[in-house]
Amino acid sequence: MSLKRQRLMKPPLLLIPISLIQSNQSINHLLPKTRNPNFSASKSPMSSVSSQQQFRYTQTPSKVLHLRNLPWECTEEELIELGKPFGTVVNTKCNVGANKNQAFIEFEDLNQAIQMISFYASSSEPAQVRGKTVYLQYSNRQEIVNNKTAADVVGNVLLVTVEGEDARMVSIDVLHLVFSAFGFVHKITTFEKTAGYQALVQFSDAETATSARTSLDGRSIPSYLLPEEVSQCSLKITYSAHTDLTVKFQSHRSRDYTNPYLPVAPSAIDSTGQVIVGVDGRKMEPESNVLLASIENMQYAVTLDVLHTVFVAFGAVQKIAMFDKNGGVQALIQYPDVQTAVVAKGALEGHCIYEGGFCKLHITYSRHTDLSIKVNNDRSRDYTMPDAAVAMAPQPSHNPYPGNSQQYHAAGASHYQQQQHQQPQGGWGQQSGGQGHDPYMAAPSMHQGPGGHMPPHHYGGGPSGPMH
DNA sequence: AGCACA
Repeated sequence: MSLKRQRLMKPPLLLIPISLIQSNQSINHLLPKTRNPNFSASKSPMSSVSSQQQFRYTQTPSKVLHLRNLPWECTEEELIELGKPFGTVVNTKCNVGANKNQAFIEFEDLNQAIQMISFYASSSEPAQVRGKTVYLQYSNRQEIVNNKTAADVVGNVLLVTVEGEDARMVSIDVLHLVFSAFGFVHKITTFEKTAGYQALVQFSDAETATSARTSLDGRSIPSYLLPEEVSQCSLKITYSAHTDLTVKFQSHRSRDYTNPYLPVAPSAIDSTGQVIVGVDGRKMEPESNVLLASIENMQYAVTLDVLHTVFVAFGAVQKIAMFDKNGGVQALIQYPDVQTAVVAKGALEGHCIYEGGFCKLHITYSRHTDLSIKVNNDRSRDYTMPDAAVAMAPQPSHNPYPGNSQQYHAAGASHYQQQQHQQPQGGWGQQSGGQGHDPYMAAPSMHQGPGGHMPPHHYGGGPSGPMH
């Protein structure tokens, strides 16, 4: 009776799905008539159920269906699967509500939504996702609004927000290093928005981007990748709507690792050729002619001479000081100029001195500009001192680069050129452009160029590796 | 288990 009134009250009678009537009938079948002959919906203690049914009947059909009691973080794919038998799902919105267990699906056509409601209203099998019963009803809205933001659309470019007090201290190089663990990073741009310090990181494909996003979203950048005194920085990662970033110059704001010959931004170079511009025009992680190298996974002894051999490949090494810190070995390596240090850092950062992931270098710029070497010994050396060569005389037998140990020359640039041809020795040298085809090495004038085209496969240990 | 603000 009340049902009849409901129906009469609805002018667009034809829009009320027949199934609702069927639903009512099937509910009638289920009513405990035999046990409770006096049962009636209006008088029953189950009036709440009754009002629920009432609620359902008052729902105006919509091609949008509201689903609830979904399993946690139900995916769009699962929703589409659920709706597919009844029509074309043109839009979804999942993870709705505080518990993220509600969702909306929008059909192409109203009748398809009616079909789905009708079917499950009369079906003995409830709608299910992952074996969990899902409750369906017409949404009280006629379309899903703004379901997908760019952040939800899978793509090959990630929008990375660096969060933390010192977020701006995270250099583009560190970002490159972190994301390279998942695949070749084509381009990175950084910028400042209200959301804070952000970066767009472009991968070859959406799959790679997704693996990076999955592994890194919400994680913190390892502290050893950050300059000293920089507090925790975490990454929030979504997808970007971009598919191909435009990078005009290599700079501290943007890099194109697919094009190492791209000119360095004029604004990023001062009269001495030093890169001075940081993110947002500020000088971040100030470059220095002195590098701080920490050595991870030091399975083999890394001696002063080994370090000298490694770092002299990029230019004259003036001084080296080794010391123990945090249970590991660190070293300060002093070059005559910042450019050389930049080149060395870009080429060596994250790479291993020995094959097999042994003695991996993590390099930052030191605050020092001139080391004070009090004594030449096995931990510290001033190669600019006249007697340095004498002090260097005893060579450790395990020095893997015995032929290189006398390579120090006072000259700067000419020495740099010269070293390019002597450099390809040992494990890391094979990767760092030893064949001479490495455009980075071939073009020393690109002093701020990307460290990016060095294969990152010695870094990090893959997607599950570098982050903690 | 009951309607979304990204």
